[in-house]
Amino acid sequence: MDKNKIIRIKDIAKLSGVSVGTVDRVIHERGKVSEVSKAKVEKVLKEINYTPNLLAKTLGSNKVFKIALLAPHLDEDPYWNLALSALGSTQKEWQPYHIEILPFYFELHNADSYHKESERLLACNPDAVISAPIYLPEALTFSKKLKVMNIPFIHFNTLITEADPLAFIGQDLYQSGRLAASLLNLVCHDQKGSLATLHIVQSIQHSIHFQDKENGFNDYCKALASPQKTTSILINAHTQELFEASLLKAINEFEVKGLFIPTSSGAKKTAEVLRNNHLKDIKIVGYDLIQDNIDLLRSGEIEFLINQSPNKQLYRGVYHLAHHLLFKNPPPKKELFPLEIITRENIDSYTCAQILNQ
Amino acid sequence: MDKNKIIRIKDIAKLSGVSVGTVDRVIHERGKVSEVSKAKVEKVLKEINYTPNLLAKTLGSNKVFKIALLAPHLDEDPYWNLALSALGSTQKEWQPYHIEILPFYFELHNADSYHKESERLLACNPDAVISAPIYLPEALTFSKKLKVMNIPFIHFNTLITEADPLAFIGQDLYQSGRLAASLLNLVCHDQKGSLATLHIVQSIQHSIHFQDKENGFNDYCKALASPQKTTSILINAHTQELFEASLLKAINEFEVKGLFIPTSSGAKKTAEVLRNNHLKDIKIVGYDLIQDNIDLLRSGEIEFLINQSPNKQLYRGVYHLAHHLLFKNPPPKKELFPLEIITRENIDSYTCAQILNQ
DNA sequence: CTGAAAGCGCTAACAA
DNA sequence: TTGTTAGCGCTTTCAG
Repeated sequence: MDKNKIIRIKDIAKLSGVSVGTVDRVIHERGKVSEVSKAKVEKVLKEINYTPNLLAKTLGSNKVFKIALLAPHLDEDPYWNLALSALGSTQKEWQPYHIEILPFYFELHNADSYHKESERLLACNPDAVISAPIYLPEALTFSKKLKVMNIPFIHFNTLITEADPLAFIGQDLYQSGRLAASLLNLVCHDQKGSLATLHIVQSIQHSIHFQDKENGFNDYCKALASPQKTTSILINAHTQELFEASLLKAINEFEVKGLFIPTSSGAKKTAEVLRNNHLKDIKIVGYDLIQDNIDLLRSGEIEFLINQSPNKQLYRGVYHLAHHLLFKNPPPKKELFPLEIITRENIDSYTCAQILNQ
Repeated sequence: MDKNKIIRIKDIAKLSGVSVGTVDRVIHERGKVSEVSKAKVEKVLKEINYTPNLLAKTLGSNKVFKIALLAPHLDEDPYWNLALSALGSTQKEWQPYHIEILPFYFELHNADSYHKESERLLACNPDAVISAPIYLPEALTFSKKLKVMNIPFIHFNTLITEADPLAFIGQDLYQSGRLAASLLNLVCHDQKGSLATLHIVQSIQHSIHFQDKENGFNDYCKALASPQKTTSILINAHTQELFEASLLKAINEFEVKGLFIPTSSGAKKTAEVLRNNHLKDIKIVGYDLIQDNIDLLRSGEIEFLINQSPNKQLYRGVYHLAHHLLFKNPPPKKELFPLEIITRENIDSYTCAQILNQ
């Protein structure tokens, strides 16, 4: 009657007339077991419903799993600073489960540094890896090595399908661009003029990333009942003065009424130019809840932000790897985050939630 | 040098010159300990950074924690259906940590049933409770009982400050109303007419809930540079015909150009009326990702939805209770969820994420 | 009030 | 090839 009782390895051993050691060997296919004992154990296993106790398992095998993280150094860029802001609490959260997170930081604009850190990472022979594969060829080599070494890895932020990670965590960038377009059209409704995607060139590696967004943006505008003209502004300037001059020129040339800025850090520079030139009718849609952007949203200089939650991406990646290591739970191949729309009226609800949800 | 070593109770015992039993007593304040031993242990604890091993803890105390859930029956209402959709995976997630979630369902429109289920719940003497306190007096009585029995409880969805739960999980409804107003103003920009809050009376219990939203809505409109006229429509009709008649009358009377519908299920009925009467210039902002609303958003009959993520609310509530039981980690007194804006262009990213994030 | 010791269910090393 | 046993870190008796 009392079938609710939890079945232990010991029970299986008794039922099949062998020792716990043998049962363990059969279940985990380790060591040598005679055909006959194996059959006995498997017969019992088939009849009952055995679920191993994971607490006992990780406690017993006194093993600490190492998850290595490869990401840009947080001092260089507010976006990556935000992304890694959750690292401390994530480490703390998993520590009780014998899971360690070891960060390796590379220089954001230095593919060589990426490669070097990935080598250092491998040297600590981790049980799993989570990385932001922002350098395509280097990331591919790295992925191949991980495959060979049979180390599971998850990518976040940047999608590289060829690398075939255990999972990808990020957003649908094309759709993100469409969303931006819809928002910009909403606030620039009946004025005439064009909507521009503004690329501020810092380094090349991001190009694909941003191209997807721009495609979505343009496609949306093109498909409107009354199509909205779009344009693309590319500025490669090293000083704010040069930037300002180039931007103003483009704005005049294309009669820009709204700007789509696909980088998180571009909005500030842009807003400054608009402010200095009293162009407050030009609307901005930007990305991410970095402090500068939050301030600009509050002051009304940015209309909308789209939140990529890079911190949550990391958090979820670790979550999936941890479950993979502890429970052998395979994560979904792709986890696409919601495209969060941030305005003056809901920004507070996001900044406060960010603290609370770790 | 090797200070990375994990500190065990045994180590603390050795350092403070007492036994593990005594250390355990001090840490958990159980049993009797002399002042002097207590001081010794506490001194050591202050110096080192002890984090108990959760695995060993739950394995050692062969205890299963019971978290009881009190919520409306899911068959009656799509909102509550959504709220409880994450229950299964949440149960599975916590099972390995010896935490059981026992649901108790009451009838949504029956305060008496709420009371009865709360009694049944207490009879199973749970270690913690999470509930949606939608009946004010009954919830207060229930809360008092829990306090007396020293059972920690968390409220979600509905805020009752007087009940003083361990935590409240939900949204800032006033701000939510403001957000709705800002969105509705965005899409109804220069047309003239009024913006109306539509209350479809089903039962009384929700009134406060919705009043907060309406206040936020009205305050926002009033404070605009060019104030927007608002009005409040209250309909108590039992058939769709009666509802249609009342709604049309109100729309004409107040020259309504936009409708704010604070209930999740009201949008469908309303959209139907607008569709039948070719009033497609009247915009709707509604609540929650229930299927009807998703369809209406996609078809363009709803402009925006605000997502309350009732399923995540439940998930987080369980998370906090579990951590409270396992680690004695006190949750934040209030966890206010982000006010998520849903449009045609980001709805897919939400519906797919919902599955993946449990 | 305190310490010693026997578990919790599993792993892994060691004999046999 | 097998069975036995000593841990993993914590809880919970049970003597003293």
